[in-house]
This record gives sequence, C-alpha cells and structure tokens, in this order.
Amino acid sequence: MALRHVQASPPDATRPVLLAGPTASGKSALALWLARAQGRVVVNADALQVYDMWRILSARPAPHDTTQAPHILYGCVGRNQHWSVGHWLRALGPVLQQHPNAVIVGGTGLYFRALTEGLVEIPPTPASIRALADQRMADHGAATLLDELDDATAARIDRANPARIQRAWEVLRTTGRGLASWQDQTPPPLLALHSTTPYVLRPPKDWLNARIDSRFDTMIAAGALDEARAALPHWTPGAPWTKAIGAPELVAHLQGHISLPDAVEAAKLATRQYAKRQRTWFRNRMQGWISLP
RNA sequence: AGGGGUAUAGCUCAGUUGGUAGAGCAUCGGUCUCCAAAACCGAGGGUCGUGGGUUCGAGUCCCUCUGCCCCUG
Repeated sequence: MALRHVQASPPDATRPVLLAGPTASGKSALALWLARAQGRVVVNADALQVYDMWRILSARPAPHDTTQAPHILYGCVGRNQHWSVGHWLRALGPVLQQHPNAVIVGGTGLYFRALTEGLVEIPPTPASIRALADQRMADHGAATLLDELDDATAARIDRANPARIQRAWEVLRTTGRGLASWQDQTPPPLLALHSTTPYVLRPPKDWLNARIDSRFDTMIAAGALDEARAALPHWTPGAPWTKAIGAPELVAHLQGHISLPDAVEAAKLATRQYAKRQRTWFRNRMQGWISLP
C-alpha cells in the first residue's frame, strides 16, 4: 500500500529520502524498491540492526536483498563495541557525502531526531566514569546523582527517569559542564528536514500487530533460536546488544526458565509494545513528515 | 448421581470481625538531545456468575439456579 503511493508519485531522485516506520511495517522492502528504482543506497537508521549477531532477530535485510542494492550500516557492530546515536551520526556523515540521495531507513526515532534537528558533540563518557555511575546508581539510587547536577540541567531533564539522570551526571562529571549548557550549543542538523523527502509509515494498528505476530513465527522458523543459542556463551544482561526484542525471551527459554511457546508469546508482546512506543513518537514528533498508510 | 471447592477489571488474584471494591500484568495516552528494540510518567476500566432472603447497610451471611474444578460412586 505504501509502495503504491510512492510509485504513484516518486520522490525527487537526487535528494535523500528518510523512511521511518514502526517495526514490521515493511520499511526495508520499500527502501529497497526506492534504491533499485532510483539508484540509491540503503542506509540503516535502526539502533539494533547494527549488531552483527542479530541477523534474524533484528529483521536485518537478507542477503537476497542486500545484493540488489548497497546496504550500509547494517550488522557492523560487535558485541564488545560501543555504539550510540553519536556513533551513528558520525558514521553517516561520510556516507551522505558519497551518496547524496541515500534512503535512510529505520525505526529509531532518536536517530532521525539527531539527524534532522542536530546533536551536540559531547565528549564520550570514559568507562571508569560509567562504571562509577553504575555503581552509585546501584548503591544509592538516582537521587544522590540528581543532587549533584547543575540547576539548569536538573530543571530540564526528566527527574523521574534514572537513565536520564545518570546521563546528565556522567556528562557533568566527565566534562565539568552541565548537559543543558552543552545542549544549548547544538549545531545545525546534518540534514534539514526540508532538504529531504521524509516519509513515515503509519499502518493500521491491527494490521501491524498481526504482522508482528506472524513475523516472529517466521523468525523462529528461520533459525532465531540458533541465533540466540550462539549468543548464549557471551550473554551479558544489561548490555545494549542483548536488548534486541526476542533475544532475552529466547535466551530465557534456552536457559530452561520458560517454555518455547511462552517465550514466543512474550517476544510478540514486547514487539507490539515497542511498536506502540514508536507510533507515539512518530505521531507527536514527525508531524512535518509525509505519512504513508 | 452424591460430597467438597470455586465464581470479583481483558488476564492472574487481594478484599480484615457485613459499611457501595484494590494490586500486578494487559490496554490506552504521554515524555524522551548519545546504552533509545533503552529508560520513564500518566489514565481509563468492574451492575463483585444468576435470582431471592436477612440487615439501616452484603463482594463479605443464608437459600435457589448456572458454570468450572476436585473427590466418591
């Protein structure tokens, strides 16, 4: 359906295309069509499809697809490698230089936000400070870190959210400057929205939920369990790469904690909940985008 | 068929000696400028299986019926 719309009035082939959409909405297929039809490369804008160990579980484009058009920033990060929006944005710069009409496709709202609204370059948090923050969070909770923040930052962040407090604390601790002060110097975006054709897929909820369920069944049939089994020896609860939806559930089954049917149900549920969060982001923060049914 | 148990929110269950119902999960809405498939905030929802009775007042006590579970035949 979305494909039909795009075929009917194709985007300017010389400008970049942004393609956001909830999980399982069919973004990758549409991106591939745009790439083949208009000579573009496909660039990943999804936080989990970058991890090399999750080809099946993260629904990364299959070899059959990646041979039809260049795919960039997929499966390029190992489990011991640090990765974040900042890494993604820095990697994207040279790619866009070389491929000015790339189609950037993914489901991570934060990535698109950073791309089209800008992201401050804040020096990375050293491992030692991250470890210290983790330790203090575990021992005393977020409140003590919150107390140490500068007023401007404390007033700006969500003070009920431990993760946001820890981030702000880490920035202050490593740079000596408050997060708010850094953010006030956000540079212009790498791509202004008006210089792109920004699409956001917004399929009907019931249709998407049904697709989510059947897609996970397909993943199981395609060997998702083997993928999880291969990751088992390195399993590190809490590590970013272990957050792939379905991975913790399948690992719990492999460890004998839950049955396979229960794991599958839990994974489907978690995926539907993720899609809901994506819908909220897209609905409220991508209003200037072209929405495709 | 007889005996026992049970029936409260979409689901699993709490509901003290009778004073017009709560939780977790789910669902829905929202936040989010560097672990974001993360991490958070909020909201709605129940004629307490049915019909009667006792009582000023019943989810809570009594009886009827119905459904489900267990035991015995």
